[in-house]
Amino acid sequence: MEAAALEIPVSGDPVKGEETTLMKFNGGDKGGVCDSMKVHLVAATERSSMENNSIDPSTQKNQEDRIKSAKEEVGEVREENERLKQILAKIKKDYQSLQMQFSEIAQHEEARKSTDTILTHQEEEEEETDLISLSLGRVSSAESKKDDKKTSFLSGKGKGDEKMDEGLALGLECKFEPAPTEHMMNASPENSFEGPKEEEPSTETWPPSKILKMGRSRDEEVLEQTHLKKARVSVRARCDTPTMNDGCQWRKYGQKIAKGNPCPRAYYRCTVSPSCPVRKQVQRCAEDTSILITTYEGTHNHPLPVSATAMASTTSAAASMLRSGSSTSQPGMEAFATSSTANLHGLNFSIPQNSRSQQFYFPNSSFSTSNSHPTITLDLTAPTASHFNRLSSSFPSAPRYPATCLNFSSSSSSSPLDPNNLPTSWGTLPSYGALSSYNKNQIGPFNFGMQPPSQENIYQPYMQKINNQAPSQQSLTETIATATKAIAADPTFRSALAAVITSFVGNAGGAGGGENHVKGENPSHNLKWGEFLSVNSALASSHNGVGCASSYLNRSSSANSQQQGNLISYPPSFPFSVPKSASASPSDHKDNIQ
DNA sequence: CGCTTTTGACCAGCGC
DNA sequence: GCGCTGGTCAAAAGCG
Repeated sequence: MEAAALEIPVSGDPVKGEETTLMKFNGGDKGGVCDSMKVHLVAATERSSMENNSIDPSTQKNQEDRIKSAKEEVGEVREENERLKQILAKIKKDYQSLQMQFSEIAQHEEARKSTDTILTHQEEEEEETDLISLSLGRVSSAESKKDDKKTSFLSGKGKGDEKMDEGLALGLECKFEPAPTEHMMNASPENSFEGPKEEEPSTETWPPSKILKMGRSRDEEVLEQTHLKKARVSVRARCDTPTMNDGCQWRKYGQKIAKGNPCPRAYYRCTVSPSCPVRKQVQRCAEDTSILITTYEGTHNHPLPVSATAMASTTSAAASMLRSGSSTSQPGMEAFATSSTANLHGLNFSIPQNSRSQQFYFPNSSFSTSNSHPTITLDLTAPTASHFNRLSSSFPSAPRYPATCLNFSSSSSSSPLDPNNLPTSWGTLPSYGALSSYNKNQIGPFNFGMQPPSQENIYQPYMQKINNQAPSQQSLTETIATATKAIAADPTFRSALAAVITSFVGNAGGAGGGENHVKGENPSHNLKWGEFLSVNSALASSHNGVGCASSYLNRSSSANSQQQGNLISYPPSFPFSVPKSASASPSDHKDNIQ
């Protein structure tokens, strides 16, 4: 939570002794304090030395005394800074625990509210209740027909029917829900992908003005249209190819030169289903053309190939979160200030929602809403000091739609959890063929680890089927092991993570504390996305089955190593590896938006 | 021939 | 009201 920013007065000027330096401490930014102190001390020293030079030799002794006293003061300041640092750490810790308590209280409060409000219609539930639910649906197994240019789900009722039973898709609906597990298990509108089932993503259909014209009151309509326009998920990734391959089929329908970016913006719509409202925009970053910015909007209303479920789930979840929180309309960072958050040392993930925003921190990311188009940005580019700055300046729509950023990349080259070093740039994968199997096997790294355990039975046969294709179970095992170590080694992180999971899955009002847009300085905290999911998994056992994701992942990580590879094989299973056949994105080979 | 891409035109929203 | 901009449409062109 940004509100955690603390201002600590530090009387530190050894010479003048009257200035007060305000150190701004952002919750998770451990380095910030140190840096501020360093700057402060250096400045003080410099001032005193400058003073030295201007002093007449005759008063040298006097000078030395002053220097000595100044040095003493510096030492004192240093000690004081140390003390302050400790105090801050303690405050932060207390804050996080308080946050967790608050989240629990909020959760109970919400539970009570929801029981008072009887919503019989599922659509009403989706639109008006605060819940986080997971939508898990089956999908045709595109990989079984991977050589077909068109996957079979379009003809679902026909020849594709039997395949539909094998596939699965994650349509991840994120709403806030007082009673988490029950809803997650059965209340998903996408549980069956029997065609365009539109009540679920009603707030995400696109274009809203054309689709939302029935059965609602005018006010509702306006409200929803407002919501509809807003939900966007932007993915930044280094990518040499014209588009990232996310497993879906897209058709380009327009291209524009957007202001502030010489690179044209390409508009794609999903062609898997003619009625699918999902669209995406693809544009190169103006400052770094190797970075591809893909913005998704809407929710697929059809079964998806497995390779596409990850991103679909992500966009759906993000859109839902935005939808549920869009009424806050808190621009930029203000959203953080009022959001309940959990801090995972850097990356936050918030779900602003009406008056009660929720935020979830993952390593190096953030999330916010804007007045018109709240955007979640998944930043998968290599880490730099301020991806926020980079983002806001490079993304043409940033001024209008302040984007937020989920930076899942840490060190792009040295993560033990990323042996192949794949995730930060799918598009630059050297060999599509070598990775083609990956996108068949993934549920996907973007599902935020929220697969409901109740769906596991549904997935099991499919998982077993695709087990044989799991490419890197070893790395997954390592991932889990490392993540588990990280948790065990850091109670703070553990509690924060617990808060996240509780919040996200159990819908609590968020937990943890401290806003943080700077990459975690503690290596053990600076987990990559895959690590986080693994952490999720590992944590589940110690968190009393906090959420379905936890138990689900936990289970997958226990007995069957093959299943692991399928369920949570993050780094190698990034959904954007380009399938050599299925032209999931036809434009991959042709269109070049540059 | 069918599908996709290209590209200019059109429309809507927003700010001045 | 006007201009700017983002987003979409649809005819034409391209491609396999």
